[in-house]
Amino acid sequence: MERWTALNQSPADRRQCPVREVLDHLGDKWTALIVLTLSHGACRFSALQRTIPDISKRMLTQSLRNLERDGLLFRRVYPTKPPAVDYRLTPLGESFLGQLQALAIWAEDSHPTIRAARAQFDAANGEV
Amino acid sequence: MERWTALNQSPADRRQCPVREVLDHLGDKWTALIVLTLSHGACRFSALQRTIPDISKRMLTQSLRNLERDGLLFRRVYPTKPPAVDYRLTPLGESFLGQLQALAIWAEDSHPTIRAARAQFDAANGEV
DNA sequence: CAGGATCCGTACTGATACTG
DNA sequence: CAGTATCAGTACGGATCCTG
Repeated sequence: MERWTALNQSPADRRQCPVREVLDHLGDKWTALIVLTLSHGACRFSALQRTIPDISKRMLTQSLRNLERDGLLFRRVYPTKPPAVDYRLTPLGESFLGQLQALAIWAEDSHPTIRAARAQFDAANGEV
Repeated sequence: MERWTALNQSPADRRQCPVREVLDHLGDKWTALIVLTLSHGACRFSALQRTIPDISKRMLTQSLRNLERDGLLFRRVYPTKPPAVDYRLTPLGESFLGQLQALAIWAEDSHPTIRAARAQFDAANGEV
């Protein structure tokens, strides 16, 4: 199964690679948190900000825009006096959430192994 | 299933979260490429460099070190006249590869949907 | 309340030159 | 061949101020 061979194309083609796009998304440092937060259901801007304490307004806005652009979440605006907005996952967003959860489970399961390897590596290479 | 609630802990605790660690890894921009390249078997430093054209020696070295430290790959040195080194996935690395492949498949499957959403979003918001 | 605009420091990255 | 060291550019992320 060589579906990701496109990963190693020339630099010019790299941007075309769907896998790169997804990976770049995950690298966004916040998108994953947002998607996981929205797994509980729709959420308002300020609520998201409270749930993810150390994200700035700027980054939250930007990340939400990217996710909306890619069709991973809906943005609903209620034209009330002080405007209210909430975000919820689209079906595509939910399927992405599934991937994230699989990754999260792998991460938790592998964490002890990784920590052990890290400790051993540091012990071997740390003291010169 | 709330195994990743630790994601939204206070900033200080954030570093403890295994999911964050994995995600940060993926954000490394190169680690995924390297792991996927090594899925074919052991590979030498220069071969990796050839397979991933637009990676600098510096980043390749750094990424390899991180992966080695986390126990995702072995580094073998052959003490020949011009030193030879090759890298191969550990069992942990292989299991990580599995996650990556699942993600790759999702990415490819979802790519058309994402592209469509993106086009629609740009059409709606692009022209002011 | 939601978010756009701007400024600015830091951290990541690449290119180059050097070593064993 | 397989790195290490140094330097410089960029782009990311945060803080602050401003708008509808």
